[in-house]
Amino acid sequence: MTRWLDAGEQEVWRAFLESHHRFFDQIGRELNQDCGMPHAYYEVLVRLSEAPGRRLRMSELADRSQSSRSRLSHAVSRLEESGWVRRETCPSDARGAEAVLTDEGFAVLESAARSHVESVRRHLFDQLTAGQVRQLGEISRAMRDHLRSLGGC
Amino acid sequence: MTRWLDAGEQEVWRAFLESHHRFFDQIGRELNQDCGMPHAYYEVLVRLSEAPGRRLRMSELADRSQSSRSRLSHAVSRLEESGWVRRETCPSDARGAEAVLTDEGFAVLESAARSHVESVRRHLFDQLTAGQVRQLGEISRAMRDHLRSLGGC
DNA sequence: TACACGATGTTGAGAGTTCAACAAACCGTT
DNA sequence: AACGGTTTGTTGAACTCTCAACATCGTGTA
Repeated sequence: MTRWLDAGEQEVWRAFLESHHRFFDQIGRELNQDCGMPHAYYEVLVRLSEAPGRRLRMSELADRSQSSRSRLSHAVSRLEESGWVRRETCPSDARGAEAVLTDEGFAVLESAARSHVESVRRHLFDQLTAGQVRQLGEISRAMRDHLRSLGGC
Repeated sequence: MTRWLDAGEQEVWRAFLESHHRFFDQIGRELNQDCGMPHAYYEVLVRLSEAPGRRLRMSELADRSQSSRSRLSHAVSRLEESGWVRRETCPSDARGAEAVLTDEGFAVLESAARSHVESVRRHLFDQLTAGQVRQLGEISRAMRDHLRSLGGC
């Protein structure tokens, strides 16, 4: 028995869908124009920059950047060609590989972060009241916790 | 002068980002497993099914399905190969092309819609209170209206 | 030690998206 | 009618992502 959406739910769903499409399109386009990098790659650099020694095991980095192992492997290959990340073999585990953020990568990230934060503020936080921001936080956490429990990524 | 995010905003932003990633990954994966179709293509079929005569000009269809003209052109080519959509030349405008939903396409859409709605309900509406759904609607509309004013897509 | 099982990371092929370039047809003006 | 500028839709190349297959190495067990 399909539980269809009523008219109100339909409207929420469509607004949700359109706003997300437009938002991430816009964010991604601006990031790409300013720094020639898709958002997924930016995420990788961010997570690396936050790790001690600016280095992480590939699988740990994949988890933190919401990426599959395969996707990360391709991404790091591309980031290596740009000179922003390099691979090193893991001393404690011969299977392992570590991704290390280079100085050049850190510099690129610093400049990318400025314009990116500006985008996020313009298109998200500036459009909402303080109460809506709080609500959005709770809504996002509820969805996130549910989806984490499905054990993806 | 970069307006950085404070700690609270950071947390909202990260939860928003992660929930978005996980949600659309999940929705897309389920849709793909059930009906061998990415979400963008599903959107195309939906918009066509809602149009009078189940047909639309390509550019109109692109607007309604949040797609670029190029993307839609590729998408319709693929949907044509599946036999779910066909192209017809536009009588009033010799440049134009119309996309028409075939009977087979309509049947596929009907069955896809069942499982897709179920996904959306499970991963979105079932996770939120009625108040949160209302809030999400207002938040989404605010973002959508702002982003529409930028004139993309 | 030897074996099965699980985890890590990479690879290649196929599919989807983006971007710029392009042909064709419409529109307004002269 | 002819011209320039605009709109429509397509194309091909480059890029990213997904998925399955794979080689490699760790871990527990007999």
